[in-house]
Amino acid sequence: MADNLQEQLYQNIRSGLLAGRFQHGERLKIRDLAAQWGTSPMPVRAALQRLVAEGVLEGEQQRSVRVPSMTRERYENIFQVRLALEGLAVELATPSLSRDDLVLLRDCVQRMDVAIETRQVQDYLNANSQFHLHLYGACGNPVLMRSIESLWLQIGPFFNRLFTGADLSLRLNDFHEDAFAAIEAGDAKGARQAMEQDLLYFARFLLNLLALEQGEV
Amino acid sequence: MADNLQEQLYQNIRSGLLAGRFQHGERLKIRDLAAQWGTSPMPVRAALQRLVAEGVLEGEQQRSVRVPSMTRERYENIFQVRLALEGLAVELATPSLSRDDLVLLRDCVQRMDVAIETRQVQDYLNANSQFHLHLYGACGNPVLMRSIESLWLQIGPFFNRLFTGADLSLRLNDFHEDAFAAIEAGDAKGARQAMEQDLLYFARFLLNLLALEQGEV
DNA sequence: CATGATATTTTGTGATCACAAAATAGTAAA
DNA sequence: TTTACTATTTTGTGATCACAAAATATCATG
Repeated sequence: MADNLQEQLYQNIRSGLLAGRFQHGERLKIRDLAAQWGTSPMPVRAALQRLVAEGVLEGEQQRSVRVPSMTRERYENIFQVRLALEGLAVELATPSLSRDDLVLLRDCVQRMDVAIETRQVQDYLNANSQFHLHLYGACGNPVLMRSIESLWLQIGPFFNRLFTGADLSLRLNDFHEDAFAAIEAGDAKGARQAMEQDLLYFARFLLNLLALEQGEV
Repeated sequence: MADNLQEQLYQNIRSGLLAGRFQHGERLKIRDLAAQWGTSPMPVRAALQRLVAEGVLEGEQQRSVRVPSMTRERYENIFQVRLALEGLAVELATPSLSRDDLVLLRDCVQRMDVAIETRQVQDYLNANSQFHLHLYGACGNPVLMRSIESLWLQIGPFFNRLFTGADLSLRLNDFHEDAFAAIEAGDAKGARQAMEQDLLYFARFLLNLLALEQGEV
């Protein structure tokens, strides 16, 4: 962690969002957060503005800052872009994966299997994000990687909250296994297709959870 | 323009970058800009931090802010992502273009023809960006649109500087005409292909200019 | 009791100041 | 003349304060 305050606060709020510790639609107030962390409003303001600029939070015109509320439409918009970018990343990454990368990816797949078996939702999510992000990270294109991370931050808050307490589908690891097989064989197009299937399946699973929640609430 | 200062400064610096008024690699100093605009350092700081967060400027670790220097590698990284996103945007936009949209796009193509004929580089660039961005804007996906604009901002500075004073290739409008024909016919895939060709041709043209400059300097 | 005007509080923005770290200039020794 | 150490200046960060606009509460009036 860096030595300046606003960077620390940024990381804190950011991880708080990814962990689902904020409600979507919730207002984040500068002085409240400042008091909570025992700092002046200044670095909090900077951290919030940064998150707004990155599209993670939304700023109501010149006014307060909110956690964006997730709608089906917004989710589908993000998903459309994810499919294009993450598909490209997989295709680029496949030929340049090292032996160590493959070991790590295989480990992630196994951990997801165990997590589904034992119904450890958080373990599954951790292994899943590590699998995806480590794979994409090998694409060798920092611009692409940055764009993907930005999208993950935008769905993260909503994502984690929905999953907490949900039942994991038994098929939530199938396409990872397909993708890994293709990657190991050096089949870039095949890996891309498998990962696209995974994203699609995952997205459908999440939309079901969303429908359930909205039906209940 | 909004009623708060940092928004105005943000827009000013941003348009300055797009117009190529800053050297790539140049350091932007808070107090200098503040003095230049007659404000306190505060809103300048916020505007710069926002541009860094958007990836338009780069912040050396906790230190000063620079206009990113453009390398061939960085250019190709950005181009790779542009191809994926702008291709997708064209495909999505084609079926939902109105009569008015088509009129505007045709006008842009004609203006580019005239600009190439009369060697008006700035006119060409204006019509070109309007053609692309208006077309993409019809894709109906704000997340996608935002990502594309972010990439344009990242190449913009470098872009405009290189073009200034360069000779326009006579073929710099060919693929726009192909794309327009496909769009008019409602052929989304065809429009996408034509626009991808355009991006490719344009990118090569720019890399030639870059090679020329680096050879001379 | 409902409704609209007014007063109070809350909240974001921008300025000024204090401080520490980095960059730069200046100086002395080899 | 070059190099290394020191002093000065520059620059970004964070705190406190002042202010205006928005949100909320209070109260009078129909």
